[in-house]
This record gives sequence, C-alpha cells and structure tokens, in this order.
Amino acid sequence: MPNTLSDNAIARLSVYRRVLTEMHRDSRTSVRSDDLAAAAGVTASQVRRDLMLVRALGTNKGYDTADLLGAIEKLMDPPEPQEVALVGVGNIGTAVLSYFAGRRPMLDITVAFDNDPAVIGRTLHGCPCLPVTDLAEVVAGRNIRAAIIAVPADAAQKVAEALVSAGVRGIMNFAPVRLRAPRSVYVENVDLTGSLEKAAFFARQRSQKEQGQTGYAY
Amino acid sequence: MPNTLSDNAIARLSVYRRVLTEMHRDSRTSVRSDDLAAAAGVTASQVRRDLMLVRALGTNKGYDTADLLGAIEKLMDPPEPQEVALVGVGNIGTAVLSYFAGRRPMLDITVAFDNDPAVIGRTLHGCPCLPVTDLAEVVAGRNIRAAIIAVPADAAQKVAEALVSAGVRGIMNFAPVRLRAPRSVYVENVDLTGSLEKAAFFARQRSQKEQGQTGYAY
DNA sequence: GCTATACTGTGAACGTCTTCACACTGTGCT
DNA sequence: AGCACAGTGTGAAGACGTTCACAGTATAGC
Ligand SMILES: NC(=O)c1ccc[n+]([C@@H]2O[C@H](COP(=O)([O-])OP(=O)(O)OC[C@H]3O[C@@H](n4cnc5c(N)ncnc54)[C@H](O)[C@@H]3O)[C@@H](O)[C@H]2O)c1
Ligand SMILES: NC(=O)c1ccc[n+]([C@@H]2O[C@H](COP(=O)([O-])OP(=O)(O)OC[C@H]3O[C@@H](n4cnc5c(N)ncnc54)[C@H](O)[C@@H]3O)[C@@H](O)[C@H]2O)c1
Repeated sequence: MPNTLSDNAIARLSVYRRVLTEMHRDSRTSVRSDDLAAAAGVTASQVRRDLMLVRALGTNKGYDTADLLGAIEKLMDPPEPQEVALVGVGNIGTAVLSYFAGRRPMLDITVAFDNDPAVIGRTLHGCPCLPVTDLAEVVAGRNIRAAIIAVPADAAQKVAEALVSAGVRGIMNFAPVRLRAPRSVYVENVDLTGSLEKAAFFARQRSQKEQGQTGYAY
Repeated sequence: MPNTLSDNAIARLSVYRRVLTEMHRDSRTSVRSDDLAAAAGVTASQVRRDLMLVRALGTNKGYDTADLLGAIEKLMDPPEPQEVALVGVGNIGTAVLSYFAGRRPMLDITVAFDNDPAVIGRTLHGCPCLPVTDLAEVVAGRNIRAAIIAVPADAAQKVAEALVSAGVRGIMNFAPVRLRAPRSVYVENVDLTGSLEKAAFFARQRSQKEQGQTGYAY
C-alpha cells in the first residue's frame, strides 16, 4: 500500500500547518518549498516530498498559502470536531489542559478524569473533571477515540486498559512506562526524561568537540 | 566515524536504564535481551544491537543487571553532576521542575529564569527563580551547558540566543517554533501539539480500519 | 567429559526515510 | 511570440536504522 502516512510525516505536516497558519495570518499568499523548509527546520526536498502526500500542487511561484493550508487541514483534521479525554489532572495534565483549551476547535479536550476528590467536580478551562470511575461509561458513551494519560507510572497501565476497552485507539502517554496495548491502538510516548537526557548528553558531547578534546568515539 | 550514538539510540538507552533501575531495585540480578525488549517495547535484536554501543557483555544467561546498569550510566551520565537551567516558569516549566526535582542527582535543574515579578525570587522545589536579565551571567558563570526553554513562542528565539551565547550547547525546547541555532547546538524539540495530533490522527485511522471501512489509502 | 541447551554478538539483508538531480511547467521579460 | 528563469514533481540513489539468522560461547545436565 503506497502513500501510507508515516509517523514522522504526520509530525512534520503538523509543523508545516503551524507555520502556514502564521503566514496566512500575516496575509502572505504564497510560499516556496525552501521557505517552508527553513521555517520548519527541514530540507526543501523533504517539504516537497511531504507535500506530495497531501496532493497539493504548486507552481513555479511556489504554493498558494491558503490552498496548502487547506489541503493539510483536510488531511490532518477530522471531518468533524474530535473529542479527547485527559486522565490525570496533575501538573502535566493541567498544563496540557490550559494550553490546548480552545486552541484547536477540531481537537478538543472535552473531559478529564482523576481520582483525587480535590480535583473531581471542578471545571478547568471549560473542561469538567470527573471521577475516574466514570471513565468507561463516558468515553464509550461519547465515542471518544483519543486520550491523554498523565497519571503516575504505576496507574498508567490500568488506565490504558480501561481506555482501550472503552474504545480509545490513540493514546498520548506521559507516564514513564511502555504501555502494553493491542497493535490496533496507537501509543505516542512522550518521554520527557529521555528528551532532557538527550539534550544534556549532546550538550556535553558538543562542548567537548568544541574544545577539540580528542576523546572517545562519541 | 563508527559507533556514533544516534538520537534514537540515546532515547532507547534512557528507557533501558529506567527499566534496569527498577529491576535492580527489585533485587533482580540477571536480565535477558528479550526481557528488556518486552519492557522497553522494542525487539530483542534491537536491544542487543543497542547494547553493543555500551560495550556491555552478556553471557548465555543474559546480562548482569547491575553491570549493565553501570555500563549504561557510565555512557549516559555525566562524570560529575550536570546543571540544567530552566527558562520560563509557567505551566510547563513548573511541571517539569516538580518532576525532575531530586530525581536524577547527576542531572539537576539548579536554576530557573523568568521575567514575571510574581515568580522571580521564589524557590520552587529547591530551585531559585532569577530574573531573566541575570541569565547570561549566571549560565556562563556556572558553566551550564544544557537548558530547557518553556517560554511563550515569541520569546523563545531570543532566549535561545542568550543561552547559546552564554555557552549552552543542548536545549530542550517546548515552544512551538523551530529555533535557529548554530549546528554546534543540539536542539530537542518537544512538540506536544504534534504528539497529540499524531495520537488523534492514528486513533481515527485505526478505528476506521477496525470497522472495515474501505476508505482512502490512509 | 561430553552433549544438549540457551543466549549473546554480529555480518548481512532488508526496509524505510531522506536527499539528489533533473525533467517539466508556468511566468515574466524583451 | 519566444526565450530565460524559477520552482515544482518525482524517479533513482543514498543513508540510515531495524531485523534476520546463525556462528560462537558459556552453562547445565548426565
Ligand atoms: N511533570 C513532569 O514534568 C513529568 C515529566 C516526565 C514524566 N511525567 C509523568 O507524567 C505523569 C504525570 O505527572 P505529573 O507531574 O502531572 O504528576 P501529578 O502527581 O502531578 O499528577 C498525577 C495526577 O493523576 C491523578 N491520579 C493518580 N492515580 C490516578 C488514577 N488511578 N486514575 C486517575 N487519576 C489518577 C492524581 O490525582 C494526580 O492529579 C507521571 O506518570 C509522571 O511520571 C511527568
Ligand atoms: N502547556 C502546554 O501543555 C504546552 C503545550 C505545547 C506547547 N507549549 C509551549 O510551551 C511554552 C510554555 O507554555 P506554558 O503553558 O508553560 O506557558 P505559560 O504562559 O504558563 O508560561 C510561560 C512563562 O514564561 C515566562 N516568560 C515570558 N516571557 C519570558 C521571557 N522573555 N523570559 C523569561 N521568561 C518569560 C512567563 O512569565 C511565564 O512564567 C509555550 O511556548 C507554549 O507554547 C506548552
């Protein structure tokens, strides 16, 4: 099967979309592959290759900003607003909630769950926090297909299982565990520890290289 | 140059490390590549391939948990404690601070910067919040090489430049912009919007597939 | 001591993603 | 109208990361 959208492609398209949205807001009407490339931090070839996926056509003057944006949105956005559930309204959960609130009309965190009585019943940024015991019913009842897990590591697997059996097929997971889930469920692990470690590791590596220290191979 | 540690390899090693730490705490003394693989969500081949990078040797009974952990730490951890600076003590910044506080003795967020008088002067989780105007002096003075950017998008580029000229060579960036930085600086972009979009996108894709809907190619 | 067994270490095959290079197409200019 | 140019679309090449498959090696059992 050709033209299957890879993981990375989706991530890049998401970036192009953001860049294009800004350009469009600035009333810029046309954009070339190398402009997009520079703004997105990839090569121009990569941009053109990715744009083949969205079946967007350009001219010798570049692409029409609005058209391109439309094509990407048509591919990436759901045809109708998609609800997302959040489980775990702690530090990260709250941050995510505040950030996404009202930002993407087509992708909205409309319900949150927690097991802490202090949070349950409150409404944060327009999103009600329900007891986690209601999860199965609410998620299944509203046909929610995507969810965010932001509970402590030792609760994550159980939550994931509950979500999956309630019908969720895409999970963004902040907990530092590899969730066991059927192949039919997409799990996007957000490994902040790993990210920070990478930054720290390569920071050391680069500063060594800079000082001309002939160290190990890496 | 062979044996150069890729991005992905570092991320996986970070996961192995976490798994091994748990096993070690549980007094487990040996581990096989397929155990690690299952826990880390990768293949056994992948694990063995990665372990070649850390020059860890196993036997026909697997690897010695403590040895392996030591080998990975020797590779990944700095020889002496490494300081990390945080810029932007908002929602995300606070969450990150609370999470990493005291968790990794070898990788510690020891200073934070903000431009909001309400935050400046406070100490969160043992980390003092200084005015961002002190950034250059403090970061350069303490030889800090890694930093986290958690300021709004429109402030991120300026902050990045300040960090880089103060000597930072590795940045974990939460702001939704592609930072322009010299090649000698490693930038790890944490794109939460992209991650959520991926989860939502594939959630739709999977649930369609499940229902046997012969839709588009993707 | 010898064989059967279990796992690692790794060259090679494989597949995927990225980059290259250039044919092609439309535009602007004279 | 015709030519020069600029930028796309894409086949092919290349680089990279992953998986395969099996030789090598140590242990356990008899
Ligand atoms: N904060 C960070 O920067 C950070 C970094 C890396 C990883 N993480 C991971 O993200 C997750 C959340 O982190 P956090 O800092 O927000 O933690 P937190 O403790 O602030 O929040 C966890 C929330 O989950 C709720 N909860 C606990 N058990 C639950 C259950 N069974 N069902 C529903 N809700 C439950 C708690 O009441 C709390 O509100 C953790 O797994 C953590 O390891 C966080
Ligand atoms: N919260 C999320 O879930 C989320 C998701 C995706 C992206 N982000 C990005 O992460 C960044 C931070 O998000 P947030 O939700 O924590 O925002 P926030 O507004 O809560 O925090 C931003 C902090 O940066 C400080 N700040 C502003 N300008 C500054 C400057 N020039 N120097 C130093 N400090 C400055 C502010 O005082 C504030 O404390 C933003 O760029 C945001 O787009 C956040």
